[in-house]
Amino acid sequence: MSNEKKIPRAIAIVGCTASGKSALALEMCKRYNGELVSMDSMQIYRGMDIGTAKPTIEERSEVVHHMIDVVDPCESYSSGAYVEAATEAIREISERGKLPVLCGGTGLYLDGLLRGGYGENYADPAVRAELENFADKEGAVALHKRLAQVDPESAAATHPNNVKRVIRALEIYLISGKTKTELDKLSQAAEPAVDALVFGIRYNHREVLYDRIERRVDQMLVGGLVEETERLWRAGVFEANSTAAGAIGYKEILPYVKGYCSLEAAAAELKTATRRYAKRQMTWFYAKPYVTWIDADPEGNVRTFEEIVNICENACKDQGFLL
RNA sequence: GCCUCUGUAGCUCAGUUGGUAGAGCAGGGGACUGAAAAUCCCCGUGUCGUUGGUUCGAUUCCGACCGGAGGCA
Repeated sequence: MSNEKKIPRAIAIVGCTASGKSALALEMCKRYNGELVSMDSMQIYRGMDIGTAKPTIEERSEVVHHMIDVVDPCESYSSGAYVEAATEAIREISERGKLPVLCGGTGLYLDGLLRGGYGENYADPAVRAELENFADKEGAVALHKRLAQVDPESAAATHPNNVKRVIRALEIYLISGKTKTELDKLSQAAEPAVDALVFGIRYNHREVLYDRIERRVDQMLVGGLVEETERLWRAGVFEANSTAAGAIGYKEILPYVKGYCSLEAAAAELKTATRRYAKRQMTWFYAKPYVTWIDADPEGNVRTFEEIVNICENACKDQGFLL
């Protein structure tokens, strides 16, 4: 009796913003008795609905959604906390005989689930603050040198200017006495939280995707993004220097809300930021060997939603899922 | 009509005391293990408005012309 714990099976749908992954995931849930597990670092926050393109109340009444609205925007959250909670949610869904359908654009969250968690929690705001202080006073290079002394491997993999990452690696060492390199190896050997068949929606023609982004942003504006930003502003979300304050949508609209620029300028800024984010997501997911790609626009012909659902369905069946 | 300023990368502008040019933004590519919608790295040839002249050599100096801004009439 070696592996008495069975790893839950699931399907996962990834892709960049506005790729249409949520609609596909929702449809798969409806067809195959699934429950949706969000992998989105911003939909985690309550009150951030329009700007994060959160599923509507209707959608959430049709299909059970997990990992949405779990913390307040002023609280801090982490990928580790996510993986812990999502792992539990997936196990629980699976035990009830339902299909977990993971969906979202936060690649790190999916990676964590596929990798099997992070082990011990070696994070401490005080240590982090101390390291930030050191970086401010002594500079990024000096900080990087400190890391190079204890963990040359991760120092070599991290650019000195990437202070956040250097701090993180040092933080791990200062708290645990182990290097980030060592811990990474341990987590690589860990058992995954989920056995997922991962699909990615891909656009080969950038213009098609950019057009979708453009329309999506316009819809958010019509849907009340300005008002939502104002509400969050009054609630102090943007003063908290929180993770949520960095969400695309609010930080571009805020200058308009404050009267610093026109709505047109803010909207243009938001579209630009969204495009750049989409590109970063593509870079992330394209590098992942576990993604099975669904082309949304082969040869410039945009596939209908039905076609995409069918492709996904058939691929699942080929892999022995959804019998 | 006259005078002044101005015309350089998709945009905003540097610069070359004459040896064919560089920043920011935008754009493109990449990285990513408890902040990840974050953070970070790499990538700059463009008739230097057009056309004559001076010069070994002009985007740089001079003239004319064509845009743009302002001033005086």
